[in-house]
Amino acid sequence: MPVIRLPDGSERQFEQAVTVAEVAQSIGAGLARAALAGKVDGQLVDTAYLIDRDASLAIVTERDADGLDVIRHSTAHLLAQAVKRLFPDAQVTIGPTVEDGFYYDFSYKRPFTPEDLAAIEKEMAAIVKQDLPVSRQVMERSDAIQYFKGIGEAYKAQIIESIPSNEPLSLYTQGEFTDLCRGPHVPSTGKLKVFKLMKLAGAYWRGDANNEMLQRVYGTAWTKKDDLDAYLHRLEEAEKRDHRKLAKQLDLFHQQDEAPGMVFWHPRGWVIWQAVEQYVRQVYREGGYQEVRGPQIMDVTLWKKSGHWDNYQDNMFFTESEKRTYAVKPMNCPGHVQIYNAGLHSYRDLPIRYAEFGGCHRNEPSGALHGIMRVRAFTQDDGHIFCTPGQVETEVTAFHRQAMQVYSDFGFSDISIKLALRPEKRLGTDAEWDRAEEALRAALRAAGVEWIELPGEGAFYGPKIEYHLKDSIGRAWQVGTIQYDPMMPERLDASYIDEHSQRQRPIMLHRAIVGSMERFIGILIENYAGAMPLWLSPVQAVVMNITDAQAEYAKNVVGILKKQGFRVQADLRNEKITYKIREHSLQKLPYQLIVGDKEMAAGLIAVRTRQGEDLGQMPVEALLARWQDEMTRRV
RNA sequence: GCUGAUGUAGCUCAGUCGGUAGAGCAACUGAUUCGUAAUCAGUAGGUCGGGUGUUCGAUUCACCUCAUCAGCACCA
Repeated sequence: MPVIRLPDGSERQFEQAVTVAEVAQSIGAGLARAALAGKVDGQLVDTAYLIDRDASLAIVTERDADGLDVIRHSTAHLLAQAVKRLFPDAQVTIGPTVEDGFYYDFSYKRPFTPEDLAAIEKEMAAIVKQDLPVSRQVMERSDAIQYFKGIGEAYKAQIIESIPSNEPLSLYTQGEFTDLCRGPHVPSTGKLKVFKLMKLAGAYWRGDANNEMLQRVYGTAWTKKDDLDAYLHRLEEAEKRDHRKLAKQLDLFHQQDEAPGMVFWHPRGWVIWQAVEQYVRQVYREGGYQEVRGPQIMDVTLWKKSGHWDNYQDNMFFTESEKRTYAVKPMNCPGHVQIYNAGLHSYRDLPIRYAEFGGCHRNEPSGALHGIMRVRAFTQDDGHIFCTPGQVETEVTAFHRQAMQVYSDFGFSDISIKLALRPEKRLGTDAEWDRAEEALRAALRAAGVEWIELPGEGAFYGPKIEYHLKDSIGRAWQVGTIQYDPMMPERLDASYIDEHSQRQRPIMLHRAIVGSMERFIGILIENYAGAMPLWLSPVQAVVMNITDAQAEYAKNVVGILKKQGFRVQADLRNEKITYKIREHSLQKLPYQLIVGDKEMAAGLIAVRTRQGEDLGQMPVEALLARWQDEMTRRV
C-alpha cells in the first residue's frame, strides 16, 4: 500500500503497487500523455516502473531537463533501430547523449554516406509514426551475452562482458529492435518528434586507436520544433565567429598548403599579437619573472637526457649539420634549465622565475591541426619557477591568482580548471607522484576554486593544473597550465645549495597563462566575434572626410590621435560617406570619426561607435579621454 | 595518424551527364564631391589544389598525392 509523495508536497495512497504511468493517470489524462519518465526517490526510471513502497515521485515530462535527456537517449535508440532496418548486418555498439544531442556508433562493412543519413532519418520518422511501445526487461548476464551473440551483435556481448557481474542488465525493446541499455526511455517511439541527424564521423571502438573504426552518427533532439530551429540558428551564428573565417575577413593572418600548421601573420593580426605580448610581458614583470631567451635548436643528446626524446621523438622536428643531429625545440624548459645551470644558486636566491615567449615546433598529427588553435609552430608564454619543495604551494597559488586575473582582463568568465594526474608512462616513484599531486591539490584548495580531476592525463614528468577556455561552438581548449616537475632538475642536473652547504634539487614548476599565443588569439577572436575591444583592436579608428575639402583637416586629426599612441588611419577616398561607413563597420572598427565642413569649421569631430551609435560632435580631447578610459578598463 | 567530406578568379559561390569556365563583391580606369551600413559605367583577372592514367579530347571519369573541414585518436 504505497504512499506516493508528489513534488507539490501532496500524498497519494494506492491499494497496491503502481507504475509511474498509473500515478500520472490518477493525476490527470494530460499528464499521463505527457509523461516520459519518472523520478522515484531521485532516481530516473521508466513510466512502466513499478513502485511498491512509499516513495517520492516526480513525473518527468518534456518540460524537465531530465525529460529532454531521456528524449535524446531514446532518439539514439530510434536511430539504431532505423539503421538496423536499413542495414541489417550493421552492428550496434553504444549510443549515449551528449551536449545538445546524442550519437550512436555502428560497425558496418562500409562507411555510411550522406545519402544513407537522409534515408536513416526518413526511417526514423516512419518508426515514430508507428508509435511502437518501448518495454524493459531484466536479463541474466550469461543469458544476455547469449542473446546478443545469437543475433550477431558481437560488440554488445563484449560490452556486457565488461560490466561488473553484480549489476543487473536491462534490455529495451521497441518493435523488432532490442538494445542493451541502462535506461530509462520514453514509453513509446511516438514521443520522439523533433530530431535531426547532424553529421557522420569515424570513432574508434572503445576510444582506442588500435581498435576498429566505427561509423558514428551524430544527431540532435529537442522537445519543440522551435528549440531545434533555435539550436540550428545558434550553430550558424557560432560559425560566423570562426577565427579562420574572421581572419580572412579582417585580414589578420593566413595559412597555406606549403606550411601546414604554421601561421603567416598579417599586419593587423600582428598588432593583436603585440598587444597580447606586451600585456603578458607586464604580467611577467609583476609576477617577479625575468625574461630570457633560449636557442631554437639543440643537440638531440640533450633531449635524450631530458626524456623528451623517449616520449615524443615522433612528434619532434630534427635537423642535421656536420654530422650532428639537432632537435627543433618542442618545449622551452630544457633551455631554461641550461640558463639556470650556468650559475651556482643559493637557497636564498629561490624562487628563481624565468619567462620566455618561446617559439616551439611540434610535429602534430595532421588530423589534429585546427586553424591557429592547434598548430605545429607556436609561441608559449612559458615560464619556469625553480623553487624549494616548501615554496611550491605559495608559487602555485600566486600563479593561479595571476592567471585568473589575465583571463578576466581578456574578457573570459567561463574557465574550467582541471587537475591532470599521473599517466601510465611516467618518470619517478609513486611516492613522488603522491607528493606532487597533493601539492597541486593543496594550492587549488587554498585558492578556493572547483576543479575536475583527470586521472592518467598528467605529463610524463609530473601532474598539472590546466585552464580551459571554449571556442565559439563550445569546444574546450587548454590555454594555461602549471605543472609540478621534480624530474627535469634531476635529469638535467639542476641544483641549489641549502643552508647546510648541501647540494639540493629544486622543484621546477612549468607554467603558462595564455599557453600558445596562437591558440589564445584564436579564442580571443572567437570570443569577441572579431570585434576586439579598443586596447586589442588592430585599427582603433578611421578618420574620414565627406568631401576632398576636409582632407587636410582629417589628416591633422589622424596625426594628433597617432601622436597619443592610438592606431588610427585616414580614409580620404572619393566615396560616399555611407560607403566608407559600411566598409569600416564590416571591418568591426571600434570607432569611425567623420569630419565634414561643419566639424572642420568648429574644430570638432563627429564620433560613431562600432555599435552604430552616433556620439555627436566633440573635440579631439574629449575622445581621447573616452579612449583612455576604455583602454584602462580594457573594454 | 584513422574515417568521411571538400578543394573552380583576391573573397563568397555557380557550372560542365567529358568538348580547355561564369556571377556577385573586391581590383583597375573613367565619371560623380555626394553627411552616418553599398553612386554609375567600363576594363582586366582562372594551365578549375598537384601528379598519373583512360580518352580524339579531362576542370568533369579512375587512381595516387597534398591541403582544408568535421569527428575519433593524440596534445610534453
